[in-house]
Amino acid sequence: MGIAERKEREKQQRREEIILAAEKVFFSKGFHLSTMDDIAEEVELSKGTLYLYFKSKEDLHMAVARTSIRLLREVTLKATEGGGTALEKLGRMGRATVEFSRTDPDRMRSIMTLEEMEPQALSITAGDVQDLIYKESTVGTVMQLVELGVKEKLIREDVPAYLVAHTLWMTVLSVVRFVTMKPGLFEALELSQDQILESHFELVLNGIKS
Amino acid sequence: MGIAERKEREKQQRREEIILAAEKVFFSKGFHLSTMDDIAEEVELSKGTLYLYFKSKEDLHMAVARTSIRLLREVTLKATEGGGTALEKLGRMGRATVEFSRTDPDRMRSIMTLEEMEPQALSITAGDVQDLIYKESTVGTVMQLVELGVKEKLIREDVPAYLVAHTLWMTVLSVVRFVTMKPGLFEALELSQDQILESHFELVLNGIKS
DNA sequence: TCTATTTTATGACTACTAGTCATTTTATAT
DNA sequence: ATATAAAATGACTAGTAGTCATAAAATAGA
Repeated sequence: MGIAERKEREKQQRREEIILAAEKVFFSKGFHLSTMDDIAEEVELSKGTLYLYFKSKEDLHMAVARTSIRLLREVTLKATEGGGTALEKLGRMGRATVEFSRTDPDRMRSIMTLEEMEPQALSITAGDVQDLIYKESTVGTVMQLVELGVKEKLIREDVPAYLVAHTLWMTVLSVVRFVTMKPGLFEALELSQDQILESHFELVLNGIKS
Repeated sequence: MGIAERKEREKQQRREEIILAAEKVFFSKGFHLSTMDDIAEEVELSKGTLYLYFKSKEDLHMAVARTSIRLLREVTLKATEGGGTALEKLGRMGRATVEFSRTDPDRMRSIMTLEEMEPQALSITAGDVQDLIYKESTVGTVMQLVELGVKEKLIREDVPAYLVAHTLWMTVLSVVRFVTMKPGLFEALELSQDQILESHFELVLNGIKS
């Protein structure tokens, strides 16, 4: 009835409020330096209340990161719209990922922080992982584009498409992770992030060409 | 004089004892689940003593990981000995890295854990980073092999060798990191680690071919 | 409107652990 | 044997995730 529905709506709204507050705190201080007290203060609730809605600090961060993953998926899907070969679309997806990181580094950092977390700290099932990777992430789209590229005779077919797709996804994710999480490394080694990214795309796309 | 030298030797020996004990604990429980009390118990010293030799838990782990990096460097350098083109040697380096991870996953995990650590938790300078990457790691060797490959006309020269080398290093490191740190991901996605690794090497080496 | 029950929220408390430091023990110098 | 320096100790502090007994607010029913 109406009251139960309203209460459920309010519960979801409260949950969203907590996620938004957490996002603010995590984005400004990073996951490790943020405390549940910080977040409680930001959302103006007691710390105990956070644990009514989330299992743990990691669980709350994961909710924040999933929002980020959804947004990243949106911009990379949008980048594949319009004309061009599968290879070109894959290139555009990669660059859209980089641009996403450049324009919203804190958001990308939240995705990478989730990526770095130990699975047992997250207490998620194999099914959860599959959903996250195949439905919320961009692997599925990469897979489709690789299959299309094989059909277009532009992408090599001697390596199974699903292996190519996963390898692509892992390497792009990783170089973006270096750029996002280790700017100091680039400074220390006197490397240009842009050049490394371009070099990476060039070599990886060249590597899958037929 | 003799006494001062003996005391210095004993100090270094004590330091090595602590590192070995830490290695045992970190390898069996992982960095995050290990406590300084665990390590103190293993080495049969008081916790306060650990802080006479190391700045922090992360500092101690770094000492453990540096030993691992040195061993990895040794086996990958050995893999480049003997005949073959620069490309073949690069391939052998990559496979030696994978084999190292397979035969001593805890050791590789210690390297990857260091890699994932936030630089400010480690309080190391840019010079330290340069030393670690260029003198203790394998980037230097990769750089030389890429330059040799360009001379052999087997590796493309339109992308500067140092960018190729760093890109190679980052991508190999990253796929090995997935394999080392996220076995659950492979299970969840029903992927073969070996196939992903072979696919990765195939595509990346193909990508740098002239 | 009042009372009982359910739901939501609270914040003091517990448990844990990195790191510290006043004190003790051991080694060295005189 | 005594004074001093070096090495070691482990109780303690500080911080924080997570808990839970209790309170407050909302709802149901008479």
